This record gives sequence, structure tokens and C-alpha cells, in this order.
Amino acid sequence: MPRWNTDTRPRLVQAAVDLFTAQGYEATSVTEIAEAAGLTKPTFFRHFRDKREVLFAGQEQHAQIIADTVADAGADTTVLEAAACAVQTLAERFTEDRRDFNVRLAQVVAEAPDLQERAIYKRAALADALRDALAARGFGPARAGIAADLSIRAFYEAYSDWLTSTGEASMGELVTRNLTAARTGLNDLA
Amino acid sequence: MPRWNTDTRPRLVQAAVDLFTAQGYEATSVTEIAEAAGLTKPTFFRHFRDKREVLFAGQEQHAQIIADTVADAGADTTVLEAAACAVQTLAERFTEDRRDFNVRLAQVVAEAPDLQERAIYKRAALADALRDALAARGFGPARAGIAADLSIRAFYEAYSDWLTSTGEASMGELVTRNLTAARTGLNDLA
DNA sequence: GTCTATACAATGATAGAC
DNA sequence: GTCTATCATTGTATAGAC
Repeated sequence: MPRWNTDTRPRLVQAAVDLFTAQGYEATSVTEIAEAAGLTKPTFFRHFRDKREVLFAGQEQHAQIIADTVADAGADTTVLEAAACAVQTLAERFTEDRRDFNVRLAQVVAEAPDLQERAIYKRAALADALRDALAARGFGPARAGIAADLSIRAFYEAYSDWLTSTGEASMGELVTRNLTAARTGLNDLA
Repeated sequence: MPRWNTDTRPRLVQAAVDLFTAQGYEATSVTEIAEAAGLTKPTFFRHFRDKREVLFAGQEQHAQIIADTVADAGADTTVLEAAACAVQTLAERFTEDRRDFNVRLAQVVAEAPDLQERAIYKRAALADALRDALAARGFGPARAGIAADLSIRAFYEAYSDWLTSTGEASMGELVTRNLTAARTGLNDLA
């Protein structure tokens, strides 16, 4: 990573979110975003694969965080414990000062089907990363898949709660609550 | 639906899959597809929202099949039974004569990230439909979500098996096997 | 190695005629 | 319901400047 111009990406992200919020996602062109950041269209596409990707900047490391956490978990942890640990660690990145930004982001995503599709893809990528990490620890594919789905689901429900709540609970607490609810549902299953 | 030109969509689908298989997805333009079917580009877009959607024609009713099956299940069925019933009913649409087409389709999807994203979106839509249908029957949200994820996962693993196997097992049988494996994994979870 | 300038193919939308 | 026609935008490629 070069030291100069290291704020190019954040500037593009900020310009994009501002414009999307003000005029809507589809009504905003990539050229507009680039010029609002004092750059040009080709530069935008050098930093982001496509127009959608700019709204998911900062999530690049999420899969790695999950993989690392599972790999570093104690030797005697169960599948569910390892999976829970992974999403708990991920939750730490969702600090209170990032809540407003995430709320605005969710509002933009809600209005554009293209963005919802990308968001679902990101969720699936996280579930895959978690499942693979669990499988790499020796848990069977069926168990790994189920534990991954269950934990990622709890995480996203917590994320939704976090966005709609008024800040009385941290993301970590909400993840814990939703994981508990999931385990209860699991027991009621059979 | 008009009686004339009722084969327009199938013709477009066939032309698309043929061209994608021959030259690749990205190397084939919508104009090419339309002209190969004796039509024009705007006509293509009247039938399919975008270039990707043409490869998922025929899946429009899948969500409805799942919803209907769950709604029609016996009053004393458990969550897992209702969910299993739904994917089993869906499996009936994957008859042996459609296997070759699905194999070609999977090959095209495998080469284009855009298509994989759309495929994942379709899977998520099925999981949502199943979860909603289960919730509508009074099963709690946690149980409904887990049962939906688990059953859809088993379905897709069965689909993958169905494509790679050489026809000795039907899609229904493969779904049954994967559902059984999932239930075993579920018991090993706690 | 990062950005600009320019040109380009293709997607996807739109308006109007048959 | 399809066609012609036109259009803005996405996303890529090539050149070169700093």
C-alpha cells in the first residue's frame, strides 16, 4: 500500500454514500461520484470492481477475521462455540461510532435490488468462510454447514437489531442474544 | 398469456445456453442471443430483466412450490418435516430428462462471477420463502430460520450430487440422503 | 505505482410505429 | 407483443503524465 493518496478510497466511499443518500443509487452515476471526490471515472473502477462494490468497502477483511478466529479457538471448543466465537469477534468491528454510517448504508441498499443482491452475496461469502474454517478444524461437513448457517443468521439478525435499536445495546450484546435464541430454537427443533 | 409466440421465451433460453456453451457467457452479447432466436435485443429485455436472468428461467415457480407445500402439510408435522416435505416436492421437478440441461447450465454459471451471484440470490430467495412459510404456520422465527437453512442446504448439496453423479440416483433420493445426513449432523451438534 | 484522457463495446431503458 | 431507433450509463482498454 502506498503512503500517498491513501485516502482516495475513503473519499470515493464518502462521496458515493453522500450522493446515493441525496439523490438515490440509480440516479447517481459513477462519473458523478468520481468528480465529487475530485477524481475521474477510470480511477473509480481501479479501486472498485463495479458501482455496487463501493458500498461494501471495509468488509474485505470480514471473511479473514472469521477464518482466523476459528483457527485460533481453543482445542476443546465445540462446533457451535467456535462458530459463535467467530461472529462475536466480527461484532467487535461494529462500534457505536459506525452505527450512523451503517444505518445510511442500509437505507441505500434497501432501495436498490442490485445492492441487495450484492449484500446477499457478501453474506453467503461469510457463511462459506465460516463453514470452511470449521471444516478445516475437523468438524464434519454437515455439522460445519449447519453451525455456519445458524451463526451467520444470528449475526445478521443482530445487525438488523443494531441498526433499528437506539443504541442501548452494543453489537456484541445483540449477537449474544441472537445466538442464545438460535440455540433455544435448535433445542426445540427435535 | 397469449397462445401465439408462446415459445418465444424457450427459444431465447435455448439460444442463450447454446451460445454461452459455445463461446462463453461474457463473449456473448444479448444482441447475438436475440438474433439467434430470430428476435431483437429489446424483445429479449421484455422477457428477461437482464442478461443473467435468462439462465434461471423455469425457476420462477420454485418459491411458490415451497410455500404451497408447507401450507398444505398435515397439521401435526414438525418444522423439520414440513421443511423436508417442501424440498422433496421441489425435487420432483428435477427429472432425469432435465439433467443434461442442468449440467450445461452449471458449467456456464461456473465460469461467470455475475451468474454465481445471481445463483446465490436465487438460493437465498428460496430459503426466505421456506422460512416465511414455516413462520406462517406458527413455528417461531428461530426454528423456522434454522430449519429453512438446513433444508435448503441439503437441497443444494443434493443438486450438486445430482449433477456430478451419472444418473444412478434420482434427485428425490439424493435430497432424502442429504436431509438424513443433515439430521445426523444436527444431533451431533449438541 | 497512481491518476488522467480518450475511445469503445455492451447493458438496459425509453418512445413510438406496426 | 414485437420492431426500429435512440440514448445514458456501465465497465474496459490504451495511451501517457506525474
